[in-house]
Amino acid sequence: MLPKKTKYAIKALILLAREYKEQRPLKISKIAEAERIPRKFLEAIMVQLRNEGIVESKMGPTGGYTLLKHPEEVMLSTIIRSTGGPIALLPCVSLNFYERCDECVHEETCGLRDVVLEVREASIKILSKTSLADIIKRENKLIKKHNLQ
Amino acid sequence: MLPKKTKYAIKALILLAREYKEQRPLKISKIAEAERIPRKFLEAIMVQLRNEGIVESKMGPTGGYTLLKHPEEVMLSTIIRSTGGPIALLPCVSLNFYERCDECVHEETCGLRDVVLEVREASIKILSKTSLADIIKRENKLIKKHNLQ
DNA sequence: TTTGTATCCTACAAAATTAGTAGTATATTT
DNA sequence: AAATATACTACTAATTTTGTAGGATACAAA
Repeated sequence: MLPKKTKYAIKALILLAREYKEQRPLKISKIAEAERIPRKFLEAIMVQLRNEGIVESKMGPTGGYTLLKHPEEVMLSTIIRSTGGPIALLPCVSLNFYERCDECVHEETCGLRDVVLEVREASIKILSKTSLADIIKRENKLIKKHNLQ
Repeated sequence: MLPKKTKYAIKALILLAREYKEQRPLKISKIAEAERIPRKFLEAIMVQLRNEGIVESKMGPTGGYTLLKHPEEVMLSTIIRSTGGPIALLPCVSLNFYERCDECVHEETCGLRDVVLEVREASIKILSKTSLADIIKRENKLIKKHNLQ
């Protein structure tokens, strides 16, 4: 499962992506309120996203956060990794949180690892082709569909 | 990520599956030793697997655990669920650990949920078609491949 | 140049989850 | 009856997650 931290990060970035055309910084307090994220927690998350080069920050009044890249270029897989969310089901197939199974004698011949590797591949395939822009598109589509019924 | 509990369960069941033709109960101590799983911890896991109807236990000397179904019928997805391992990336798309996002206003129109739903589908597709027998087959194949090089 | 506002940074703390242990009861075979 | 294996109950320890508190720093506007 993804930690809340990762979910919050994605939610916040979706909001920034919606504001992207304006290119006006969004304040943490605004984001926290809109997405119902604990303010202080979001603060820490945003700093992390800045360190990862995903957003830009500006201090002082008129300050806040802006998306650094175009929403079509910010992939879900990138956000998940940047906030420490693991994608793989086991550490032995994780690219970013790799850890050898201490009980496995031969990692290369582990059948479970082989399957879990396949699952990771399938997941990453989806997550690395889905951008913030895609999520917004999906959202608009779902809203339309939902209103029709 | 899957908890160790789930990984240990799968490892233990693979061993039982390898022994399936014999239909002779395997003792916890043997399994724990072979797979390097803490003995007492494995004990608790095996009881859970028995309650879930995956294995059968027999007490006393000559006792131990036996697989209840044919290895081809025991699917990875079943083991994962039986031991409490979540497959989904978020609780709001989990079948067995469902939990509403408290910050989402409309679950049905959440774009992130929509993507994560797709990832879950892809993962389950693989995990629910892979049996213990399949894992053993993969293992044999990997060993052959590994020895040739 | 002061004041207000926003992010930045360090250091915690509470809560939840995971991983594992201890000890005893119960069943079964020899 | 003795030996051996699982079953059950009740903890404990460690780790991770999810936050919070409080002051430092940057910056714009009056």
